[in-house]
Amino acid sequence: MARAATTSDAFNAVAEPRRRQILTYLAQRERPVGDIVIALSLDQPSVSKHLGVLRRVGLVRVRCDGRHRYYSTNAEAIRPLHEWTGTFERLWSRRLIRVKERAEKSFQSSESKSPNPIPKEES
Amino acid sequence: MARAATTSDAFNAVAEPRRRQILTYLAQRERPVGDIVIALSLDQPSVSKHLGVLRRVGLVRVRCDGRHRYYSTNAEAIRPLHEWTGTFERLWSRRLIRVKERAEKSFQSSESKSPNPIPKEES
DNA sequence: ATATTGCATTCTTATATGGGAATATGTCAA
DNA sequence: TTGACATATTCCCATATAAGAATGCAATAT
Repeated sequence: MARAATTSDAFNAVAEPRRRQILTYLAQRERPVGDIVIALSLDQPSVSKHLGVLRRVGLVRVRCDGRHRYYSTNAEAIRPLHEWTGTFERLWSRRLIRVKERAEKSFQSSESKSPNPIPKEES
Repeated sequence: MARAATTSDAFNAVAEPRRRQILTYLAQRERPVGDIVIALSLDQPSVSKHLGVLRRVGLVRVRCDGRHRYYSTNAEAIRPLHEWTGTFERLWSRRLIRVKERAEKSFQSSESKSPNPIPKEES
């Protein structure tokens, strides 16, 4: 099997730097494609294609008005990523605390040492 | 140009579902490769390759002991993703508030309407 | 010394890009 | 109608997988 499509989910769509820039830009307010082209110095077909990917995974919304198409970031779609990454938060925030803990205690709680099969998803 | 390498950064590395599962699994405690193979029902070469990607972008750490290699998640490397996604937090948390705001006020502040070039990075 | 165990690496292949160029589509203006 | 303007779509292509199979290799057990 090859790599999953960029349109398979938000994680894949957001892996592309340009698309992240676009999302950030469109977070301020909705913008027509032309503005993105100028603001990010990309050529129009590229922007349209990136927007296509973002749209398919629901990361952006479109509002048509005449020959203009106003895109805007749909933050809700980014939320799952924030939450998944957030599950590791305690690990990085505890780092400093651990140093202190080890200085005090020094016993090993022998938790389950078996490779207990993980649930279904990584969430 | 083709798609960026999965090893180019944490965003790309994490785009693969299996790698996310591995990170979640290794967040509990360090584990030898064999445990991951069993826990996630993947074949060993696959796991090794995924670990290779995760290692290159610093998402996991390795500790060698005899013929075993204990891998563990390095949460610090996930932090940037959490922070980037976090920049959109106000957008999704304000949704409910906006409904209320609109009900009260109903004026349009005409902010900058030009495609002001974006800084350098999307962070 | 040899077999076994625990992992990593190599090879192959079907598949999906992302950028550039060219073109198609749709809307508004004269 | 004709033309300009805003976007989308299609082609081509160099590149990078991810999974499966086979193999390499170091450490340990016998």
